Amino acid sequence: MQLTERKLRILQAIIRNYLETGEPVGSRTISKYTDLNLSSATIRNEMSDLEEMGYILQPHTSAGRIPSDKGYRLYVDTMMEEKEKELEELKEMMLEKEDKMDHLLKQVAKLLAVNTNYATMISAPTIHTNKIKFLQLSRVDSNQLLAVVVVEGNVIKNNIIPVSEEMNDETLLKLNILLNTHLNGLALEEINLGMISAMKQQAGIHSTVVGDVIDAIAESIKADEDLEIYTSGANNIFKYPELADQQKASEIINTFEEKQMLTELVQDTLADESNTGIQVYIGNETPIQTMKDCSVVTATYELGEGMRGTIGIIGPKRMDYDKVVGTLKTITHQLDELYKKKT
Amino acid sequence: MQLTERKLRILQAIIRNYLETGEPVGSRTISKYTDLNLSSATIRNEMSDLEEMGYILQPHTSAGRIPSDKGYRLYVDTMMEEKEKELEELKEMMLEKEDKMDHLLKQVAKLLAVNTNYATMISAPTIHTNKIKFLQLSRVDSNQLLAVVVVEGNVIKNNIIPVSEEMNDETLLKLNILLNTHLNGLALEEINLGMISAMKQQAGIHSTVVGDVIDAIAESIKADEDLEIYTSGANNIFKYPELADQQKASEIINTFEEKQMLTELVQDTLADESNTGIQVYIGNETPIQTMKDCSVVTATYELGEGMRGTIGIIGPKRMDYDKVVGTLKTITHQLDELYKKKT
DNA sequence: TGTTAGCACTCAATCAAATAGAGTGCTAAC
DNA sequence: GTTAGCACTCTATTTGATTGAGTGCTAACA
Repeated sequence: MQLTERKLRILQAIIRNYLETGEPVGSRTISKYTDLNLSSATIRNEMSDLEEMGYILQPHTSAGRIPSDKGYRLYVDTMMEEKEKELEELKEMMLEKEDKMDHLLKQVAKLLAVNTNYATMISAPTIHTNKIKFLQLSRVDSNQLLAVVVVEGNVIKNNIIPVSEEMNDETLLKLNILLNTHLNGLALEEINLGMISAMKQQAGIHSTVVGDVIDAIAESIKADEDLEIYTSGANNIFKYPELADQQKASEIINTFEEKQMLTELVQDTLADESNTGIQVYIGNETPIQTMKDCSVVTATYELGEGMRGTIGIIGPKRMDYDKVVGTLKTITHQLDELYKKKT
Repeated sequence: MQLTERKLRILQAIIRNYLETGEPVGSRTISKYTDLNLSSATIRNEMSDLEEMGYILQPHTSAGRIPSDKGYRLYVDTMMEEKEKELEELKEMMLEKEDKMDHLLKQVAKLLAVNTNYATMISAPTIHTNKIKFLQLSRVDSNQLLAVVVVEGNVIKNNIIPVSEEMNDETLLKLNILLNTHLNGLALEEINLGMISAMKQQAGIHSTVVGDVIDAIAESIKADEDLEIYTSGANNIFKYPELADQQKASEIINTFEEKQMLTELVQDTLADESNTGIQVYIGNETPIQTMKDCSVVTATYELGEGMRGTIGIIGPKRMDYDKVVGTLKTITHQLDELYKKKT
């Protein structure tokens, strides 16, 4: 069957209306609300076609129609006009730059949640090029060393290493020089066993310490490979009756709290290198099972030097896609600006 | 009116039963379930008295009775026998010691949540004696210094300081010695203006840097004075119908997510220096408004060197107080052990 | 004087039937 | 191709009746 211009407009009208009300929408409503000037009967015929084609469906006989996942998909792909929404407030807040990354991310999540009335999440950027920029051992007390590693992007890791042997200032200095000359500018993957044994040899009697230190460094760089995720506005789901029943709400809230499951979403988004920046998962398209009654919109942001993270907005299927996409674009853009300003 | 032994036993029976079922309990039930051998009529008389005295109340005429806040309070204060609950699993899990504090705390929160079926929270220990143990400046690149501060309890803070002037290795070394000799062993409050100006004078042309560095140190120590709170099991509230209606659930979930409000609870608990370790807030006794339909049990844990934090369990008023208190005691004890083992 | 049996009464919860209303599909007319 | 009209379907809402748990009170009992 042909998807005529008129059918498209009717479908559009149905979706728009359903987004607003959350109620199944009937032929009469469409006939009155649109400027198509068609009677409800005609609309009914068209709707019947649209249903046959799979774009809309009836929750039960003698109810109005609601968009199917396929319908939403069409809407998102073809009909969406990006709203020029006023996000000034948002920009301003972001510009009073918090220099602590996690604070910033928390704020972004919250801002988005308040602004959109959906639940939101944001993953901390994963550092792909984990290049060591600076490295230092210091003695905290007689049996503890402190290893500080700065990797590209000025991310600082530290680790306390227990040592058994006494070390004087001179040896420490030598060790520092040794480590820095060998490891500076390298990523974790580039440090191989050959280098390690070479360093151990040069360290002489302190080779055990070198081994411990390298282990500690490896551990501290790796440590938060399990990426941090910040969420906000989980309780927004209560605003949408179709998600707010106990069973579903409990599951969704749990997913948000556990965060673990959200990583799938992050992975999925980041994996798609080719993406234009914004991805929309409708209903069952989402990689997270518990969110099959939701829609999820994700965006990738980049902070230069290969640091990429994900922002996600989770809401009902009847999500205001226009607004969400617009907001996400603004946010990712802002993050970009912020990074530029900082460097 | 006298609160006779018999009345007490009836009250106890009512509360016990209500804790189990969550339903208002009637005279007949009490008459059958207890070994008091009293008819329902007698029980009714006694219940009538108990109601007059404020220990129980009726949701509506011709419903059974439920405990009032005052009733719960009496129960908690006098009648509770601590259950020797098997917490072996819990002990074991805690003993595979995560050495990262935040991971540990997250785990404890989760463990508690799963174990008790209530919502839980735990605040990171606040460091009261913020004594500087070790301090070091290093040059990351030509216009950035890295300041690392280790305070007592091996808590490490770092901060990147932009500097305008070129500094060679020697100056840096001098500065490090200067700072360490002056500031070592001091708490933030003990650093006064006199010392700062003395240091600046000794630093000569680098006095600006000293100023910047001290500011950075002050900032990094203070930074997370706004204490970190980890929560878990918020969705457990759905298990208790009396909390699970949309309005309440939404509020509670929000409180958990915002965390900000939970600090009140933490403050309140920590403030009471004299407390025996465990505090029970029933209904309106809680400092958090949104939790007025809940009960909150908090415990203070100590990690030596003046580091104290709070653990809280939030559930319905008909909480299994015995179990919760028992569990909390075990946990705080375990944390104590953990600390000892670590040092 | 304390305890109990019995009865009238109250009230929430449950169920079934009636009703309203939104919406569809079909047919015949335009 | 479009529309008006009507019969039909199904859900949601309302209403009224019923049930049952529970109370309070009174009179009888030990």
